[in-house]
Amino acid sequence: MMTSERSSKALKVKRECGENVPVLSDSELMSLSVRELNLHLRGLSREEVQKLKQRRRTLKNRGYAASCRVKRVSQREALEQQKKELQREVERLGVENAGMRRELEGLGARLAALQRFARGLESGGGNLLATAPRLNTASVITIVKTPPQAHVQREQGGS
Amino acid sequence: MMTSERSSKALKVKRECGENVPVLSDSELMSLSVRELNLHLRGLSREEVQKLKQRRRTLKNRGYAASCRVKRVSQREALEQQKKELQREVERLGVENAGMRRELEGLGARLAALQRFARGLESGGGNLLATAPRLNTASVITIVKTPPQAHVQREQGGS
DNA sequence: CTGATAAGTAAGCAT
DNA sequence: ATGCTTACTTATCAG
Repeated sequence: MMTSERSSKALKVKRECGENVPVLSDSELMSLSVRELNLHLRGLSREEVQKLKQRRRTLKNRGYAASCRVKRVSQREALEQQKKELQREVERLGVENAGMRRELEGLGARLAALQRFARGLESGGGNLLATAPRLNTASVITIVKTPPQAHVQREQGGS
Repeated sequence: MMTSERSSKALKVKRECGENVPVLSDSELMSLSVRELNLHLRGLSREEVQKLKQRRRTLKNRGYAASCRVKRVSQREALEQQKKELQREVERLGVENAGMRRELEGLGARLAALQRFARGLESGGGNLLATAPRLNTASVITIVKTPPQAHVQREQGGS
């Protein structure tokens, strides 16, 4: 609609002055520098110069508006991307966290058992060793010898 | 600028028909239902009816565009808010994680020491107890009795 | 028709 | 003058 309007006007301008160029009818008008533009402004009335400059401004504005919209969309997408990455990070940390919590519980239980054993050992006095039942000694050895529960898989995968 | 234009037109319409109402000059035009609008359309030329309806549509569109912009901003702010919350969550989990990692290292060291002790105990045979140096026994008791390292401060702040 | 949205236009701000 | 952003208008599209 506006395009056709502009085209007709371009034709009109063309007949007014017998120049070689099509009087910058199309939107290439917005891509020359001011100096280059002035070369095409020779022999035009004040009003028409103003009109041309205004059209140039309008064309440029059209481009600015478009970039603005593109930028807005890019920023929104970037935000969404960052959000997704953070969600993944939270998930990862949560899993790692749960694993370590489980490990801590396991180690805590083993240490508590040893603590119970040691308390018995301690209360028996210095030479309790002879009187301590052989069973307790065996059990603490069992607890202690339990492998360190596949000591985590974080960072480096040990041999 | 457009407001003044509309105002002048409203005056013109007013003089054309001697109705009681100010011919809906202002933007209250956009807030009546179609039925209510028709009551104000009595005795107007087809063209003026069309013009009024078009203005109504334009006014409504103005509102739609405004809501659209507001919505866009709200959504952007919501995204940013969610991002901030996720960042905080990541930070929190990271700290908790580091704490647990430290705890695990501490417990691991204590268990390793006990394991070393137990291995000596084991290699001595069944009645090693009499021959085991009193020093080892004391040291394992010390290790075992070390308090469980302020067993974390996560979730509930214990008394 | 109503509401929402993309694109274009103009005004305003900042450089 | 140039570029960006906002508000408004218009053209479309979906419901």
